[in-house]
Amino acid sequence: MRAAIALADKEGLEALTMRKLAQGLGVEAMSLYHHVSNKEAILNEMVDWIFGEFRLPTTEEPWKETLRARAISAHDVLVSHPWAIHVIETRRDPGPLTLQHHEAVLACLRHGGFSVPLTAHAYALLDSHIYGFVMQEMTLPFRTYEEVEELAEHILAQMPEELFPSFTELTREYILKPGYAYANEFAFGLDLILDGLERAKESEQMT
Amino acid sequence: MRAAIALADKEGLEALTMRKLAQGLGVEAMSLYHHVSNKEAILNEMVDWIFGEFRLPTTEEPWKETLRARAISAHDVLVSHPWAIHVIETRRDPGPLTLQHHEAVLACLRHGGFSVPLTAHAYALLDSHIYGFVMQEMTLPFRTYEEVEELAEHILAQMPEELFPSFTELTREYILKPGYAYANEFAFGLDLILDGLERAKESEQMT
DNA sequence: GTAAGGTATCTTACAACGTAAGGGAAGACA
DNA sequence: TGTCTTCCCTTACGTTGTAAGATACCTTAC
Repeated sequence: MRAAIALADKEGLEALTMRKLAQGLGVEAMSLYHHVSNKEAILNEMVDWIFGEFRLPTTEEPWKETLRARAISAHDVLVSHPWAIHVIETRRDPGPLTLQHHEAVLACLRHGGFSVPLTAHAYALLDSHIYGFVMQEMTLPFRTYEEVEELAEHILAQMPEELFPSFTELTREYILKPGYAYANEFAFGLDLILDGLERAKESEQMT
Repeated sequence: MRAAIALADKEGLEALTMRKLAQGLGVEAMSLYHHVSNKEAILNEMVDWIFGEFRLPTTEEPWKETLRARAISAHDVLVSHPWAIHVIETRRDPGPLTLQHHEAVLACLRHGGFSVPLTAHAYALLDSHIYGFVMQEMTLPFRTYEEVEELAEHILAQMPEELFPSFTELTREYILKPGYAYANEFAFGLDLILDGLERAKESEQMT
C-alpha cells in the first residue's frame, strides 16, 4: 500500500501498474496477487487510506469550525495526492476509514443542531464543494503562478477578444494580477456554504 | 462522434475502444485514424459536445434565474451521460463550445452586477457544486429507489449500529423514506449558493 | 530426521488495448 | 493516361491486467 501510494504520488496514476509496483518492491508482478486479489482492491484501499488522512470533525468543537477545518484538510489531502479524486470517482464500495469519516461528519452535524434532512442536505453540499473544487483545480492546465502567466498570455494572444470579452477581462484583471492562486477560491465558497447552512438551520429552528 | 457518444452511453466508457467504435461504423479500427489523430482527440470532442448541450445563460434574463437554469441543465446532461464527468476530469484543453459556454456564464455574472473578483468566485463555486454533486451522484452504488432500499437494508444489517449511530439514523429516517432521491439534493445546494452569491454581491455594492 | 502442508515467489502465456507502418483501391483532375 | 488524394485495409509491436501452474522455503507433526 505504501509503495502504491508513493508510486502514484511520484509518477502519476497511469504509472501505477502491477509490474512497476512489483518492481519497486523487488518482486515480480504476479507475486502481488498473493497479497491482494486484484488491482481494484489496491485502488479501494488507496481511497480508504485517503479518507483516513482527512481530519475528523469532532462533536466537542462548534460544528462550523470543525467542519471548516475538515473541509480544508480534505482539500489539502486531495491536492497533494493528485490521483485521489480520480480514483475516488471510480470506487463504489467504501472502506472502514471512509465509513468512520462519514459517521463523524454526520454526528457533528446532528450534534450541531441540524435535523436529519438538513444534515443530509448539508453533507451532500459540503462534499460536492470539496470534490468539485478539487476536480476543477486538477483539471486546470497550470499549477504554478509562472505557468498561469505563460498560459494566460498565450491564450489571450490567440483568443479573439471581441468574441470573449468577459473571459479576457477576467484573465487580465484578475488571473494575471500578482498573488492570484486558484486554490484561494476554495475558502470563499466554503464560507459561503457554511454561512448558508447556519442560516438554513436557524430558519428551520424558528418553525 | 455520434457513434462514440452513443457507444459510451449504451455500454459505458470502458467499452469505448477504437476497435468497438470502428466495428459499430462498419470499418476497421485503424481506419478511424484517418479522421482523428488519436483517441484523446475523440475524448476532447466528446467533452466539447457535452458543453454544447448545456443550456447557455443569457444576459437578458435575471442572472439568478438564468444561472439556475443552466446549472440544472448541466446537471441533467451530465447525469444522462454518465461517462461525461470522468472524461471532463481528464481533459486539459477546452474546445470552442466549452469556451463559448464559459464566456456566456462570465458575461451573465458581469451583467448581473458582479465585480470581476466576485465573478471569479461565483463561477468557481457554481461549477464546483455541479461537478462535485454529479460526481457523488455517479459514485453512489445505486440508481433506482429499489436499489437504494435493497442496499440500505443490506448495509444496515451488517453495520454495527453502535459504531455508526448517525449513519444508521440517516439511512432509516431519511434515505429509506418513500420519495427519497439523491438528485433532489442538488437544488437545495444550488439555491443556497445562489442566495449566498446574491448576498455577497449586495454587501460588496454597499462599500 | 523426514514427510506434509502452507506461504511466497517465480515463469510462461493470453486477450485486449492504442497505434505505428505501410499497402491497395477508387475517384479527381492534368 | 498518369499522378494525387482520400479512404480503408492488414500486419505487427509494446503494454496492460491476470489466469495457470511450477518452484522454493519455512513451519509443524510424527
